[in-house]
Amino acid sequence: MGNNKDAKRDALRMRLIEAAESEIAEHGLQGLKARNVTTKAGCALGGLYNVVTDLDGLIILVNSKTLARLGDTLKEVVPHDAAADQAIQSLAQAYVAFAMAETNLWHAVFNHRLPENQELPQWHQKEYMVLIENIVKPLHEMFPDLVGDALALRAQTLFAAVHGVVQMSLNGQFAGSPREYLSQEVKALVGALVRGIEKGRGAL
Amino acid sequence: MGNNKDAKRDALRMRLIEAAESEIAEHGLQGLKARNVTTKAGCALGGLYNVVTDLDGLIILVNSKTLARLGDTLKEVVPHDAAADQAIQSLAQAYVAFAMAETNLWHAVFNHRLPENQELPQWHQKEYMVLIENIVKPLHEMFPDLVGDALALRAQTLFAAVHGVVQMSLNGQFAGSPREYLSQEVKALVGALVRGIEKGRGAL
DNA sequence: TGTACATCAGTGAACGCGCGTTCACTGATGTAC
DNA sequence: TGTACATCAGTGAACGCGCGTTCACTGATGTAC
Repeated sequence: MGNNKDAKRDALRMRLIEAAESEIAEHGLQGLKARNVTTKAGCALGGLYNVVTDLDGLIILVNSKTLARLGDTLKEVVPHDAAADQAIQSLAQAYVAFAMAETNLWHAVFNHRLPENQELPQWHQKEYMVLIENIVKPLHEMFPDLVGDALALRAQTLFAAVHGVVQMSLNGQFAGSPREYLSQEVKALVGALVRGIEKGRGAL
Repeated sequence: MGNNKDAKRDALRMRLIEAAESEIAEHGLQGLKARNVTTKAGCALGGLYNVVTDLDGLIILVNSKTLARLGDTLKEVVPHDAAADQAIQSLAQAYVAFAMAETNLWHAVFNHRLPENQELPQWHQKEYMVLIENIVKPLHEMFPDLVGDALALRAQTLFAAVHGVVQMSLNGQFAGSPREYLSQEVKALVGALVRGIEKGRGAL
């Protein structure tokens, strides 16, 4: 029985996610309104709450999809036989490309905040690891002494540095490169970092 | 005549700025409410609008103060005879220290957004240059071929990288170092960068 | 196959709230004579 | 020094709006017999 109903439920949830995705892509996270998503998904305003806890819950589902896509992109981009420094450069450039192509969705991943004293669900927190995962191996190759938590931490830092440059630029802030230079600047940044890491083996 | 009145106006504006500053410092940018600031400053709700255009206008004044303080800090921190790489390290560490000590105010400087299609006033935009100014000279020393716009751009990128690491950490996000490690991570990052820049002279 | 009944997805008007901003009013401050 | 008048800072109740969320209702879908 209810199976048919469940299927409809799932179908509606899917449509809502897609609608939210396209609303965010077009108007940014702030531009996402319950009325617009539901209209776009073809259900009544209240329908949203039958299928998803919250508007926040819906955003989390969209961010989850975005992270998955980004994760796939990053996984594919580095050739199996790539040198470590090349791998890191490729990852950084792929990240830049993704952020530039999907600025609003990418932005939502980092700027969605739950109301005070609510936490992101565990399953979703874990999804953010795709940002780091692919860096760990090449970083370790370049820096064999670095292992375990320290390695993970350094990978985070490397990511955060690149992310910072991208964010400043795409926000169009003071201290942000004009978009046209972003890729080149990230390349220079990562290049210097990689050379510095090699030079500093064991030191640091 | 009105001189006396002007003085009172200025005094009130001052009290409002200070009240806003302390509200933001305590409750974050989102926690700043017109009613609370005015109460704290000892005037009526409407009084705010006699003295300042907007709540946004008030925030800009607070950010202006914060940037000035940060600018002073950065200017003082680097000894006149410091080597270029040491200068950059000092600047980065001072930035980390400032952001950690005044997280909410620092955060406001980067996360305040005006309503769609309004721009920050020119005089205030310029104030953001303190973030970059001090980096330019040592960076040029390390990298003499780099001049003019390209130099400024690279300085921005360097800043943005450090800023990214700090922001991730202080936001307490995935991919953010725990606060205790922030200083050390920035040091490692900048260290690698600086070595990489030296090694790469002329290349890049 | 048909009828009565139960369930529950789907609906959208109405609620509620937070909050920035306005505005008609008042009273203190200053000016004119 | 005193009186009448003008100005305008200061006030806070009320306005207005955006918007997420609820909830009483309905009608389609499925079950029982």
